[in-house]
Amino acid sequence: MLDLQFIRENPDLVRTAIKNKNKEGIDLDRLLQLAEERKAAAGEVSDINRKRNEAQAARDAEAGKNLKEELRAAEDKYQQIEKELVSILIKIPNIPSADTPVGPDESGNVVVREWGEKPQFNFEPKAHWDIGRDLGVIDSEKAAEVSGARFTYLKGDLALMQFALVQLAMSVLTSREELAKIIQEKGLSVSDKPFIPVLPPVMMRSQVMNRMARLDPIDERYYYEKDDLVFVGSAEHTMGPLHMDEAIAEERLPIRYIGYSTAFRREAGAAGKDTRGILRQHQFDKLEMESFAKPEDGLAEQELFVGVQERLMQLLGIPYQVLLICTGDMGGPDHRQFDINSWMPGQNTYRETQTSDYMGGYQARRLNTKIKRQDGTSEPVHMNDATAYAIGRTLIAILENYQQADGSVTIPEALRPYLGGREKMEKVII
RNA sequence: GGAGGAGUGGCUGAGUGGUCUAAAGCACCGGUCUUGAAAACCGGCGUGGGGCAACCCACCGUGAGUUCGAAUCUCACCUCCUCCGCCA
Repeated sequence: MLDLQFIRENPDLVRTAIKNKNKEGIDLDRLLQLAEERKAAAGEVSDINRKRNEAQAARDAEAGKNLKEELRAAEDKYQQIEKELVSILIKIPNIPSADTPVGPDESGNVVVREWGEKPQFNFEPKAHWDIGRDLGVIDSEKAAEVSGARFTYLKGDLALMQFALVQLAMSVLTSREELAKIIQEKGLSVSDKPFIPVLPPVMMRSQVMNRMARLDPIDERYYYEKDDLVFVGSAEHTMGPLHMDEAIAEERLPIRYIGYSTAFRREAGAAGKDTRGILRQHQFDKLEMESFAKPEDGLAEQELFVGVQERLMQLLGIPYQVLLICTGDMGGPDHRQFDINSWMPGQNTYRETQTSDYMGGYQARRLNTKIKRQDGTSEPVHMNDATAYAIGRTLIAILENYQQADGSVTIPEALRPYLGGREKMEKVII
């Protein structure tokens, strides 16, 4: 949610953001009108309350009764205005950053960096679903019988590799030295404060998900109505509210978390898309970074996040591109968004493996997470979230980039210590 | 799942229908005193909305209700604690 005062002072900026983010249909003029009406209605309520307090002090029962009716009517009117106002306000997207390219859809995204050499094969590289089936490490058929489409059993070394990725990522993110190296390479001036590892809940109240601006579209969420609980689509959803209704002292920032959790997505709008393999699953595991920073540090904090993402892919030797996402393709709550697309030779294309969202104060405003400044003032904290490893997609990149002519897969060096020092994945024999 | 208890400012905690405009203490900030600090004393010290301002309004877990009047009474919900049951 944007600050209403900001919207009133910068209607043109907001109008442009709505247009460039393809969110037409939001009635900004109505919102501005409602803001005025709400102010008037609030004044009315406050006026009646004052008279009512006077009547009570005088023990004037008659006047009190009348004022009670008046108050009820005035409050109803206020509530009605408030309800409509909020319904429009929460639809208004965040303002894109100055360096965000304007574009209609993903065609407007800009490749800002590329890293790595695409592997050369003297054979036709296979897609991960074939490699995984042949090695016995991906079982989609039995999973389909047991759970349905978009579910998978991961077995053997692929299952072990998941834990290897978790450990590798944790070892980088919890190390002040590793972060300092990234900061230095990128020439950033941000804190080298390590990330705090978190295992968050995977179910949450729908109300809190709503405050994260992530409940809609509800069709994308698994929702357990009986208990009013939503299954998270990312650890971001439960880590973002870690400080809701708190005012964090300025000197404690930044606060950084690295969360590991399963993510659940209905993929409602993706029927028939990426149905083979494990790219688009109803359930997958993911390491997610989340941080709370001072507004003046927010953009640099995001650059650190992207730097961490790059380091994590470099450690695996996976070629990637860093994309700056354009207005038409970025998320509504984002101020700036980067994606990392990794090379997947089996599909002869780059696919999204990581994303980095800088929200500014957009989420924090509704979560009521504030900074308490040393001078006593307060303002919404600035929030960043970004993928560390989306495990499934990272496993795809490893399988496809490290495949060999004989059908085996080499284990990336950085992961070998976590897989018994082995150089090659073993075939699963049942 | 069952029974009982409790939610009040940053913290502790008083308040069971009307000067509550929420006591008191701690913490914090400013001042006096001091070479400096501590102690002592004096003053300040929540959030949001409106107003140029004096000031006004709202907020005692959340929401509804009773009453001229609710922190206080009623109902629902949420959270925490204790006990019982079940359980990795």
